Amino acid sequence: MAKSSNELLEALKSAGFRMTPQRTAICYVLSQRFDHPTAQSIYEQVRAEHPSLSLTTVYQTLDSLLKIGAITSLGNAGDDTIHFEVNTDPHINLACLTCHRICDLRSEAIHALEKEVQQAVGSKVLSGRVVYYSECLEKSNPLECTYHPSVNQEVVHG
Amino acid sequence: MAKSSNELLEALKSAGFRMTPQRTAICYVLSQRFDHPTAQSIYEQVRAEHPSLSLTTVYQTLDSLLKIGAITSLGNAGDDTIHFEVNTDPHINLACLTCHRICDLRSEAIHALEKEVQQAVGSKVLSGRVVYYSECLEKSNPLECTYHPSVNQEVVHG
DNA sequence: TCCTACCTTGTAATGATTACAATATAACAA
DNA sequence: TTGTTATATTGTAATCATTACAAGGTAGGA
Repeated sequence: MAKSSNELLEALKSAGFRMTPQRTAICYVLSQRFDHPTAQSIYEQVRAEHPSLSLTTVYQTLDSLLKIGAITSLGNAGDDTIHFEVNTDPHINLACLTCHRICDLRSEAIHALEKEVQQAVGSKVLSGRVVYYSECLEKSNPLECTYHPSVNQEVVHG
Repeated sequence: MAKSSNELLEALKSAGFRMTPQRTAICYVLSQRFDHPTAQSIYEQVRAEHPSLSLTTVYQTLDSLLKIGAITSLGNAGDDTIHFEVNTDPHINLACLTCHRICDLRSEAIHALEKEVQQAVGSKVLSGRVVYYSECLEKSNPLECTYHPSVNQEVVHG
């Protein structure tokens, strides 16, 4: 379940960050995307509405959201760009090394796993990433690159 | 449990890679390190014995080991460099965003989690990374940066 | 010993991310 | 509303890990 635009904005606001049109737009785009976007892809999408937007602002806003834990970073997916995760509910991520898309896999075990982490580290856990790498069914054709039906296919577009 | 130098070399050999002094040295260093080294740190260590070693060779060898699954990549630990994992037994990694060291946490739940991944993706899982980010006990002093005693402290030097 | 495909090396290129300085503006108070 | 100030945004320039490339070297089989 991704966060709403308002949840992201409220998180920034209550952490002392100012409301700006750029941040509002970035949070809106984040909330509407069910994939695992990169800074560049956010930039391009927001720029369609806010032509003056700077890429630096996107990086800075994502960094702020990261710092307050509103989003997390999944690292790269075989490409060399950082993918972000808006859905911070515990789950497994499956990254395809061919098409560089990441999709979500619901997991029972992850709750026990996070409990283990909490017990070992205490309250200081800032964020986590659980990513497994593989190849989708169709190596040759990224457009058909997809996982087994048990995987949450709605989010296979990042 | 880290791999022995021979295990790494044999893995390369049986995958069709040639034995070279450089690869032997790199595998040896990898097997002796219980932290989560970066390409640069491997380079510096091997270079002490093999002054002609090139950084490119280190990257190339690590890439070969990655491709055959003998090691895995954990991504970065708050710094901007990739950390590698020689111990491919399923476990949780804890990365400190202050001192950039990663240590291992034994986990029961991870076995169930990997089973979930296998069921969803089939045999095509290439590698995984389970990393949680936090701060060690002593933020201000990296030398004392350490986790709760339940965490495997032997490997806290990467 | 010879051959050839594969390796290593050094250097140059790449490209995502960050640093920086000048300008603009959100938020608060009067 | 207006003024003030700390914070945000922008554009450009710098950073730096990683990769590409080409020339020379070598492992391993014939």
